[in-house]
Amino acid sequence: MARAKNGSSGPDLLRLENQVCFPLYATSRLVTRLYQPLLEPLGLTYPQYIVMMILWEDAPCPVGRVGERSLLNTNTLTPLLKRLEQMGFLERRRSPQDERVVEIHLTRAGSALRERCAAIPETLAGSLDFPVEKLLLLKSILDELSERLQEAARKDP
Amino acid sequence: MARAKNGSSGPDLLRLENQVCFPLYATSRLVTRLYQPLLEPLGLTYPQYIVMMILWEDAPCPVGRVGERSLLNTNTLTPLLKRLEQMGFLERRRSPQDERVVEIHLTRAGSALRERCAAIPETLAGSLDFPVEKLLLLKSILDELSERLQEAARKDP
DNA sequence: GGTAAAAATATCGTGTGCGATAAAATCATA
DNA sequence: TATGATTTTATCGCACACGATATTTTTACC
Repeated sequence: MARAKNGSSGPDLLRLENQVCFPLYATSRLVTRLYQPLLEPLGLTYPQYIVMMILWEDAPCPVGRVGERSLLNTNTLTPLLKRLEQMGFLERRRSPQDERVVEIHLTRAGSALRERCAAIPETLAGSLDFPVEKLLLLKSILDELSERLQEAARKDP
Repeated sequence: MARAKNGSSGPDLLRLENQVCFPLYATSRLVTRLYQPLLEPLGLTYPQYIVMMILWEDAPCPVGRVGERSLLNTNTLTPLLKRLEQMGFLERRRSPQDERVVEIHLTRAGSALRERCAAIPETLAGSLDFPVEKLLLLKSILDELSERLQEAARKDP
């Protein structure tokens, strides 16, 4: 076990190899890279793909709801949604009931894109070749941790 | 269990709740947000903090080595290192042996920053309030997955 | 020794991420 | 029914991320 340079006993928590957060950050980026060759032919980035998945479940729905589900703020989401609109996958329309909210509606092309993405999860899982039970365990821990982090964020600010 | 809209049996893998990659992506960003209030007083972003941790272990070392350890490409790393140089934490010097390589040297301020970061891991762990054994399990799965993803990336291109 | 390939950084363009702030519509309530 | 607070979205500025490409230096090898 690597020891501290800092005089205290115990492992040196500032070493990369003793951190949880770094592999989390690194793995997330590696996974995004893995998606890239599958999404690029469809003209999508990974965050755009996330948003489309939300819309396939929920559309039409307001921007705020997309933000809650994706955990993306409006300053990221608004330009991202405008790009998806430019590409013809969705339309942004002010709600007549409440002029503040912008409802996101899928176009025919946006709905149709779902079928073109249908094989992505299994293709990825196949090319990854990683035990499914470990992925499920990973997911369950991440879901808990994510929940805990969102609680913490709700309290703090 | 949520079923597919797409005609096939089994869970709908395009639903956010059935994905591993989304919680990975989301949790990574939530963690970065958690660091922000601790790093901002030091003038660091989270990726800069990662790079400083690498340098505290390895400096002086070439840019390429920082890239290998952080899994960041030069197009991200060069501007990031220039910012850290502007802040006075490091110096970028061409190696006399090989003029192609740029060696990163910590300044006194850069080394001293280590002490100002010493408490961050434990402060974070404290404010997170998440079982340590789950974090260790998470780390071990992420390390394996990360290794697997890097192998896949080495083969493919 | 000359030249093509390889290695190490840098640059460019596009698309996130996010803190801070602004703008517009709605709500609360005095 | 004003008017101040709240809600919802948009804008701005800066810092990543990364594919593609360029530049410089070294190496290979004929």
